[in-house]
Amino acid sequence: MKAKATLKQIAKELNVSVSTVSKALNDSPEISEQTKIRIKEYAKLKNYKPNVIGLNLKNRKTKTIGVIIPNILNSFFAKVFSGIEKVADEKGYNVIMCISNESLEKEAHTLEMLSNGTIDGFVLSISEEAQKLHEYNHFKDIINDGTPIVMFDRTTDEVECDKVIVDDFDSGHNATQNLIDLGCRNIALISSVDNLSVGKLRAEGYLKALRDNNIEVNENIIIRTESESEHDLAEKVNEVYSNNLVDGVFALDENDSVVALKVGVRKGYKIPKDLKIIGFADGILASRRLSPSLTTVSQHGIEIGEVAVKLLIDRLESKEEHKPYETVVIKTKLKERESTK
Amino acid sequence: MKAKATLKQIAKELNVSVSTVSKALNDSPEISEQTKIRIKEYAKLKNYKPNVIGLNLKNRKTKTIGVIIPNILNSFFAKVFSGIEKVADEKGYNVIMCISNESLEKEAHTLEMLSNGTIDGFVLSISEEAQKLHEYNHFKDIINDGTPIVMFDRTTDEVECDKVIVDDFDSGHNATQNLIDLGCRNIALISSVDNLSVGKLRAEGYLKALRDNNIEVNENIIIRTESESEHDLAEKVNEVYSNNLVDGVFALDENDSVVALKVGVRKGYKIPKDLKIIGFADGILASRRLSPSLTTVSQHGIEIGEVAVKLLIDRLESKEEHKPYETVVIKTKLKERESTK
DNA sequence: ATATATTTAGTAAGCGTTAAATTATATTCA
DNA sequence: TGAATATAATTTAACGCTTACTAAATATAT
Repeated sequence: MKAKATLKQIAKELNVSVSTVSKALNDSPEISEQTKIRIKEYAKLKNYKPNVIGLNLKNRKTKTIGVIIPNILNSFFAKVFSGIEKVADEKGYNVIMCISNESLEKEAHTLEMLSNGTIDGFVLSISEEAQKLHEYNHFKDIINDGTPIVMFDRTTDEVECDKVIVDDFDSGHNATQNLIDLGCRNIALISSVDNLSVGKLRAEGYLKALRDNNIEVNENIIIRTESESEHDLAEKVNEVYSNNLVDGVFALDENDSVVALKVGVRKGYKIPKDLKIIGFADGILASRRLSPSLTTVSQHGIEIGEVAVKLLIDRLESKEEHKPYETVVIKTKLKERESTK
Repeated sequence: MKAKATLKQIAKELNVSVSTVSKALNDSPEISEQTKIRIKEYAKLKNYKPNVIGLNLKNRKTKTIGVIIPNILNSFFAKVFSGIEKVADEKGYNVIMCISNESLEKEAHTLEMLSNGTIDGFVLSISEEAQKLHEYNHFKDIINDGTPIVMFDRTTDEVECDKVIVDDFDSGHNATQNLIDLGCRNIALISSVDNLSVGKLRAEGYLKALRDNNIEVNENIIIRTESESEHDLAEKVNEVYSNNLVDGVFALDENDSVVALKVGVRKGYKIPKDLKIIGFADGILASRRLSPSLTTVSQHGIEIGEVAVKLLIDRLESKEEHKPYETVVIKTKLKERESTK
């Protein structure tokens, strides 16, 4: 564990000044070829690498991006992250990732912790708790302090910043319309994400599609709840199936989709003949593996991450003082699989 | 986008010296209560937060840990990461996460990039390419430079450092023994991870169990290959099933397990009656969702992450100059589900 | 030979912070 | 009163690096 080489050290050992070493290593024309070579060789020998912190302090930026994600075990967020990481890396940025665990307190704390020079900006998706409590001041404070934020997926109108969203309303509408086109008339809605902005939008899309087609909304086949155990949800779904003639299901997240499908299978429905299912889901593998495989609304998580971090880096590297904020919409895609055809 | 408050600024505005402000905010006894209060109030007003980079430079450490993971879309690694993040956060450390994407070059580059003051130490799992080429010098260099590394899951004897591993050999042995105890005599091995240290160990455990029970090794029902398309693997598995009287399968990773099961179902085997399957798998949800659900060797990813980062932080905060390296073994657990009972 | 330009290296300031050493002021006590 | 002590604040140096400015030496032009 030898001490790392510094400019100072090298300078002393070669009997030149620190600035000479610095300039030589940076190929400044102010230094003669001869000395440059001598210094460079010595630096190489000593395995010198410039200390980034010294540089950061000097440059007043870190080339590091903070990412706050509600839950990395959710494959959607894992995908978004992989998109973020890829582009950040290409552009020479590091990524600090923190997990809010859906907690407002942890989210706010992380924001505080990192916004003190550690990172140049944030890419994040709002925690469930913050959305539930409509508490967004921690974001506003950070932005006011001069640290830019890009929000993705779970966003809010209350904070002005760059955003990358999915066309949740349209996706909900399309998925439902698709079921209607396939002949469904009694389409159940299963949502355990009704506390999230995205969940509400998807549900509205569903309702709109029904209205557009003059199908009466049947509250008995609509489950709108907050995240709960798989078991409890399965109970509710079972009731809906048992007490109604459901011929289609629109499920608003991966878990909901799986429950819709499993309960359907368990009750002996022929899928897709008796019951057609479309669900939001991102674990492509998981959806394909189910039997029958699940028709999904696929969200292009990787692209969302890529676009979000690009927005951030553009802003960080822009000269404009008051660059207007952008909201980019990434369209979803319906991946048809066995549960609808 | 107002400039962030600094000690200097506050000092000037209050007509005191920078160090007075610093000491006041740090509650030094050298400063009178009165001035402390005055300065603290003003700092609060200005929303002063100490710049971490200045601190880092001063302290020559960053309280940041670099994590390098081969692939975040793999749920095992996602779990390990969530364990790392949790403990790091509790202990006041940040986590920079990078993805090697199984590439040696990216792995080496990341190591280089971050080991220059950005992070205090690494937690990582070796990329597939590095393991294949037996190229571990980049790790040695970093460690020699004074930056500690903790390896988990995919490790190597060639690098001396702290390690957290799974008892892959024993797990393979146990799983196979379990199948034997259930009456299986023709147990296929399906491995598409034979290029990884962990894959080899699991396979050895399998072979040992056969030998222990005087079951002849049948090369015709052993597939040991490197990662390939799901489709190609399914072909091979199909052949094995078709040409042999296989009554048990031990699959060495999540994908292999799913293929083993799907092909079995497709061929009309009654599972577990005709064919029993045990597989390594970490997406608990995914395994439960399969039908029949899959008996798995579960690896406690979160615990692995927790232990690994604890080892690292212990080393970072230890006074000992030459703390001996540790290797912690985390035992796996057999989760019995429908595919074996 | 002198003035001027060019080349090469060094000095010093600054990024934001802490802390040891120092100075200035007030208080205590013989 | 004067010295010793306690208190409160400032000065200075340091962390590792870059860079504007300065200085010296050498080369070129007049």
